Amino acid sequence: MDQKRDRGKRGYHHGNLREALLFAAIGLIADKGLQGFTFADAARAAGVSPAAPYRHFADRDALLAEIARYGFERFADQLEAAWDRGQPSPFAALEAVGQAYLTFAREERPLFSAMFQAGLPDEPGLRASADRAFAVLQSACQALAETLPAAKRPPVRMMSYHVWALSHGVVELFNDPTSRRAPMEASELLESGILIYLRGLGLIPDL
Amino acid sequence: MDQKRDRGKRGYHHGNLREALLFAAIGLIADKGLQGFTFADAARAAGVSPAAPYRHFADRDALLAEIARYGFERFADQLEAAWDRGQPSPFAALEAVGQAYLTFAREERPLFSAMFQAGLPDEPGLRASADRAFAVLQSACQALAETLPAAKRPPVRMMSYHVWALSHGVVELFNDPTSRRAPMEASELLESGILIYLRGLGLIPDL
DNA sequence: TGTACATCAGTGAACGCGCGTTCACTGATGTAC
DNA sequence: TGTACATCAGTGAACGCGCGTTCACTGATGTAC
Repeated sequence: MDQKRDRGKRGYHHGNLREALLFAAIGLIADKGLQGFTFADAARAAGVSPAAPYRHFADRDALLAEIARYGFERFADQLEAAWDRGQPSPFAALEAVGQAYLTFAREERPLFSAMFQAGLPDEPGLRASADRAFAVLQSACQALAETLPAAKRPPVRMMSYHVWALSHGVVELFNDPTSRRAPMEASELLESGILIYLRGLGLIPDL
Repeated sequence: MDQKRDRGKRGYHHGNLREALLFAAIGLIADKGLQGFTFADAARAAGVSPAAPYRHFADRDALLAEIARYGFERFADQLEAAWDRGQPSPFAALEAVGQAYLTFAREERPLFSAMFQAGLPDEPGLRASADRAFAVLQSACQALAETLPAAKRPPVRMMSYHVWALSHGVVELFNDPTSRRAPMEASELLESGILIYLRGLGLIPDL
């Protein structure tokens, strides 16, 4: 709640305002949505004067970009953990990465929206973090593709984009917890979709 | 540009302000994005006083909802035209529907963002129009599924959601004309994705 | 065909509000000697 | 160990702006007779 008290208030100087603003803004996005928060709001929530944020961020967009960057880093971490270097099998690991995609979108909604819905400019730092997340997905596809003889392997890049797009589409259309239309669970939908897709590539393991 | 002049200005009374506001708002979204337009902006662009829109819409969200509804209707029309009742073949027709999805998102960006990115409440009128669009996709899947003997047919609803999610994901991630990452053409990516998916279902026609 | 009247769509001035941003400032911190 | 000073982070008051919304109004339209 009150970041000022939580994170080592040292009197006049906040001590850790940059981070406090980040978390305050994330909280505001969670409560009121991406559009429902302002630069002044963030200052208020962090318990500082409206001029204070300017010491750390040029403007609202710079703050949002930092949230997005942080989000992509966490996203990459979680996808990586799900992949677990292809354990117990490349197939199971890829399915786990897909599920981690959904889980992240659901549990880190403010980060996810800053990452994908904020329409931020394509700035290099942000891009690098996003690429790191994508690289995990690509590794997972690579490992699975390599279970086939080289001649039969699909192009890994294309395969990764397919899995990414399917996961992302499932998130955007069916992962809403307030569920406008939840005819099937999003996770089942993604799992079956990937399964069918992999069968189409001749990649289904013998279950 | 100046709706007032285009659409039968009749002097003091605008004559067609409701529609003029809609198109003015769509133009503003095209120029400045979903967030970059205000109720007052729309009035200004339609050439009327800031109080005039209140005769036709309760607030900005009501106007946006109307744009989204209109968008879903056009979307449904275009998907339907692409499907063309399954001509020349159920397979080709489904691929055409997928491409129409991309085309619509690209060419009617303001409508598409009002439809999917505005975060509008799930109001019945809007829902009905959205369902109409989805029904087209479902018909296309149905027709294709029926090329298989009944015992081998996949659940059509699930199949439709998969195709929808894949199409939507490709749009969100790769269809941006300003192309943050366009490693492959979005249309190729979607086409190949659907193809592989259908092969996974045993639905690939003998080409 | 003309007149009186009700209805309705749009006017324009006004308001309160909160935002983004600036500014000279002040209190705290760190460092040189 | 103590003092002087530079640096820096946050203050708080102020500003101009444009938004959403309201209000009494007025000009145009349609209809009854």
